[in-house]
Amino acid sequence: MERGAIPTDEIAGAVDVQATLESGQTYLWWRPDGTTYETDGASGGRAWYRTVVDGDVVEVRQTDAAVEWQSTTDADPLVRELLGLNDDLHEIRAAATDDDLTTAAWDAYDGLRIVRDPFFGCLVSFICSAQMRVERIFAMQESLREHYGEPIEYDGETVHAFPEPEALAAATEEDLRDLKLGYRAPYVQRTAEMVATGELTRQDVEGRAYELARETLTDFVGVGDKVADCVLLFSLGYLEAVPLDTWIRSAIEDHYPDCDCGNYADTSRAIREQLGPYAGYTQTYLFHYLRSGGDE
DNA sequence: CTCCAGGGAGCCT
DNA sequence: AGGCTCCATGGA
Repeated sequence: MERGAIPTDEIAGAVDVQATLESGQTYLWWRPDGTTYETDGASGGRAWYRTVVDGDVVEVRQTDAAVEWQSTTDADPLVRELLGLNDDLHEIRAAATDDDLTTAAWDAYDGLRIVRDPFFGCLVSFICSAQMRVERIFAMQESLREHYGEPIEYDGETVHAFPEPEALAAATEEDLRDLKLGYRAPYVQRTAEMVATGELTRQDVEGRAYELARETLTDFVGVGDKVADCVLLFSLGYLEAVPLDTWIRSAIEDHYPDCDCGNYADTSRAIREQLGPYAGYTQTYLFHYLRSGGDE
């Protein structure tokens, strides 16, 4: 076990680990103490969070002056990458719109950062997110890990990684329906198969211009424009991507009505122009703020 | 009981 | 391209 701490004064802007990992942008981290996000209890935002990346267990928690980590490897650069600690939040916020709603959302969760989830886990978890509540999306990923993820011995317990593409490709639709994935079961199986066989992979997406990258991602089964935007934003670092979900569509209707152009592509362009070059950052603040009841 | 949740596929025009 | 309809599951 290796440990370390990333001092907050090395990071450009504020850091809020809890807001980052509990805002519904990633479903690949969980609390090893078993407490759920809704029944926060005594953690006070200082709970440990755990994930597995490339076979290494990584845990983080926030303290007064640092982001602490412990891991099976030297995870310092990895933690900075996964939690978006390399993003200059001063610059990003300065580039955002400053209307009342956006300002309120940024003030409420200053320090929330865009994560960089591993590609396959991000892809699968957002395929699962279709017409599903945030709490249940977490439960579905946990179930996938427990049934199809590689076990890793860590600190006297067995931790399961997110399943490899090959493992989910080898599952049947019926197997995945048994895990309560519902109609998403064949989508997950087929997309896993596409990644496992090399029919379509992240290499076909990253590096491409934003709109072409989004279009390419929709070739995966169960991936439309919205899920594609989630993968671009929460895994591949396209900070301009704005997933047009029910919450942001409602915000557009109420606060940016001129941006509603009917179809996805045109509305996307309009809201990206409205929210600025890091539109995805502001989108994620708005999503978390609105979903937490901040606009009431 | 009905309604809805970080939508997408298939089919129709 | 745009507009249906159906799709599983579980909590309110």
